[in-house]
Amino acid sequence: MNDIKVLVADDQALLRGSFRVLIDTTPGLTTVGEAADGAEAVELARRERPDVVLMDVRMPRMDGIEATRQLIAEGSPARVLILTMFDLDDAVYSALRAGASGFLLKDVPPAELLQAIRVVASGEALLAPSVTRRLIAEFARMAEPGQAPLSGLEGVTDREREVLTLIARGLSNQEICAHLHVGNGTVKSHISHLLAKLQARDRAQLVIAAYESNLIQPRHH
Amino acid sequence: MNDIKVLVADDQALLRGSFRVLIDTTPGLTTVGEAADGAEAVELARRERPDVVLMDVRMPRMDGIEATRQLIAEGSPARVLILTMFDLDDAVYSALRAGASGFLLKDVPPAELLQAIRVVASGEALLAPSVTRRLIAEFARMAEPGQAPLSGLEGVTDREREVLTLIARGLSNQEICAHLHVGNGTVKSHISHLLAKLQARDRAQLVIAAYESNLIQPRHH
DNA sequence: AAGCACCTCGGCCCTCGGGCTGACGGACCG
DNA sequence: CGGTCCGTCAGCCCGAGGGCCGAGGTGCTT
Repeated sequence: MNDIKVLVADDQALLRGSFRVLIDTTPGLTTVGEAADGAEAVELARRERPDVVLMDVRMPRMDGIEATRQLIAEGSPARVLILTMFDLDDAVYSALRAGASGFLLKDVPPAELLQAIRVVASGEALLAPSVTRRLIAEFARMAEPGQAPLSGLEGVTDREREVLTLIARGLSNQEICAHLHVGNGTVKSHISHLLAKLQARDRAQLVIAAYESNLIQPRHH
Repeated sequence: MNDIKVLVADDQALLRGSFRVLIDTTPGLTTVGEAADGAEAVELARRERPDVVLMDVRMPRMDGIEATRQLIAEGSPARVLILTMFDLDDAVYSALRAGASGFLLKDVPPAELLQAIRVVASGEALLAPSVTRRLIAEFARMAEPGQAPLSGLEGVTDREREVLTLIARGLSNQEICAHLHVGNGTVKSHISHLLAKLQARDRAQLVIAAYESNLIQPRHH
């Protein structure tokens, strides 16, 4: 097994140097370059093919978030581990959306940093505890609509809900008949009940109800 | 500073015992009880007011997720640290939505478990690296819709998109006429163009297209 | 036994929606 | 200047969709 190749991107030369020493004196890890800004980091990563990029957030010319976005977008196999002084909310979220594999504060003990490098190199991910807490909170907030599914679909029977799903997939009455192996009258009957129960006027409003009640969620292909 | 009070909930007595020994022999940590199932855990937590609950997922009578949900729902100050053999997706997501502060696999080294207890007791959060990775991926996926809006609506003109929005609100042709101060023929014309451009058969499928393209997003009232 | 809820189905009626065609004015562009 | 795109509109056609009514079968509860 080869050494894990690490690229250090930070605008402070002193900090880059200490990281480099720390990494190079550790068995199994090697630095393959230093970058003083985001643009340089992207460029170096293309050439050196590091396994892990230690990326500062605040850097001149191009910040670490944007550099991460570019690296991931161009399909680089490098894992990005973000290092920052402060764990500002938006930086965290942008970094993770940009494709970072980790997010640590710069006050981590050296041993933890080295361990973190190994973790992200292995394809897993890892966050500072305070960041984890906020991410979980955010996740729970975003996911909570999924918590109370089918709100407003109380009176609807199983069969009717089944029909509603098919309507919300865009099927015509005839197609629904075929799909459920029932007659035309049956489908119309179910739909009539749905219209009444959901206070809808036509199937278009039923589609809306299906999305708004979480019966269907957009897949955004 | 008092010891951190820990409650251990797991259906395996052997495992409970070893955790108890591990915790009680560690300065700063004390166990205040053991529960063999979720219901017992909730009950004990109410009485003993632990700082941290080590909670197994699979337990008889009531699983750890549901127990977590109940504890958090009733405003318990206890932090819940989920321990599991496998990191199944849905368990992870449900646990976090239920309010858990952490999620670790049972194969963690003892030292890490002890450290994790301290972390969650301090109000922060912490996840197993593989869990972190998936949570981040899920987070990025959920957040990206705001990233790429209106995909698939390329050929559609401004006016047509306006009509599409109204259709997706459930308006009839007549209502759209009134809303836009135009004639009936005009609306039908726009709709015909929309049907062709979006390869839809009827207004119901237009509603679907509106949701799937992010023109409309569910509000889940 | 009776009642209820649900799924099933048929028939009648009529409106709304959508297909098709064609037309006019304005804006923009070569 | 002519061409193209867009928004506006009209007329005709007809079929899917939906309202309304009734009815039989099943399974569960009272």
